[in-house]
Amino acid sequence: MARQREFDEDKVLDALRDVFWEHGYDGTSYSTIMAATGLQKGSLYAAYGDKRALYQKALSRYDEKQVSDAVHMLHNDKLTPQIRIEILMTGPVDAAQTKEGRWGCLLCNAAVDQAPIDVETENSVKASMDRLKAAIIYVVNNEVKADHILAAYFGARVMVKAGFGKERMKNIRAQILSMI
Amino acid sequence: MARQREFDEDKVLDALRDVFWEHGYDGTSYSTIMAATGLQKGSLYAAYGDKRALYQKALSRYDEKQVSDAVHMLHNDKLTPQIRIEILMTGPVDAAQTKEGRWGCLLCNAAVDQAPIDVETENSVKASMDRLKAAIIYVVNNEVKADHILAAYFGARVMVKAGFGKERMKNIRAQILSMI
DNA sequence: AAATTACTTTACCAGTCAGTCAAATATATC
DNA sequence: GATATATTTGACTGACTGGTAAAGTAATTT
Repeated sequence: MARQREFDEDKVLDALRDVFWEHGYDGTSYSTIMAATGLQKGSLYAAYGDKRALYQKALSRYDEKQVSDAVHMLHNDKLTPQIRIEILMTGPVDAAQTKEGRWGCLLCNAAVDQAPIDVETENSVKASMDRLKAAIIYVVNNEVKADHILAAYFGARVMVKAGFGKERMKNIRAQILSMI
Repeated sequence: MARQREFDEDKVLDALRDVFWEHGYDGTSYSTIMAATGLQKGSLYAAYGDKRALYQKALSRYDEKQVSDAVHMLHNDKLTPQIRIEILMTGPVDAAQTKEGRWGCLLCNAAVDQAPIDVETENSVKASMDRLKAAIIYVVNNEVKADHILAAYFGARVMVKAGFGKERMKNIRAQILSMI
């Protein structure tokens, strides 16, 4: 062992996730990444690799935090199935009212802008989406319904990015709830 | 009048739409655009303006063709409401089986990658999405349901981009049809 | 045919991109 | 304190970015 790292790994990973979440892969340059993480290019390369690798780290971080949070909530048997799906679908409603909500869902963003041209991204995104799906199946006990809820959820996230307001998201939530 | 244009305006607009549809705004460079349209940079600037303007032309073209086609189909009273929604939701099913299907829906793509940072894109996307919504309301006669169908449709398109296959899209379609 | 007009081509610009590398710095061990 | 090891820094590279503008070309008008 010699000189030790000066940066906080957790904060750097959060910053990486946030910056790709907000700006997408192509929209994020090294100058943006350096500003967000506080690290210089060389340090980023030494610690994690090239830009693709940084993006993968961001996707992993999102899976470990955001996706896991949702999965845990869906497994909370103290809540009724109705309530759990309501909480899930309230995500887009709340997102329509905040600046960060406009970032959308990193899974959707990655699916749209990188999955078709990068197999690793495709695999990461599909794996996270399937974790969500499995958790929804745990709640509604029906695979067809689960795929459908997932689609409505992602669609809502896209519509928030498009700029639609919370009333529209409430409509989507209401219809989903009337169905389970 | 003097020298006349050598290129076919319709073909150029189709090429513009396709190239932004497939690669997104950031993923499309002038070299790509030049190859796709067969025009040189100077001609593109003279005819349409800067890259943002080209993107707007692509969005307009998509609205005039793809969105209009869907709207007309939804207004076809010779078909039952069920059948019309089925045709709409079969779009993603078919898309999951072709290379171009992986391009997704240009409205979703634009919503995700440009709407949050470009007001003109936001306005175009919202307008097209609302045209679709109005047509769906015409079919199902219910605004809440229309928002929900729209969301499921966009979500399905995103899931196709993520790489999921037609069976998953059939699930989404089935659930929507069981609901109207 | 000459002059005018508009479109097309191409060389060019400054800025930014992702990525590299050697020098500088700081810690741990001997 | 000296040496070895690891991290950090920032200048640098070559390729590519969007955008411009002058030169070249073709068609219409007079």
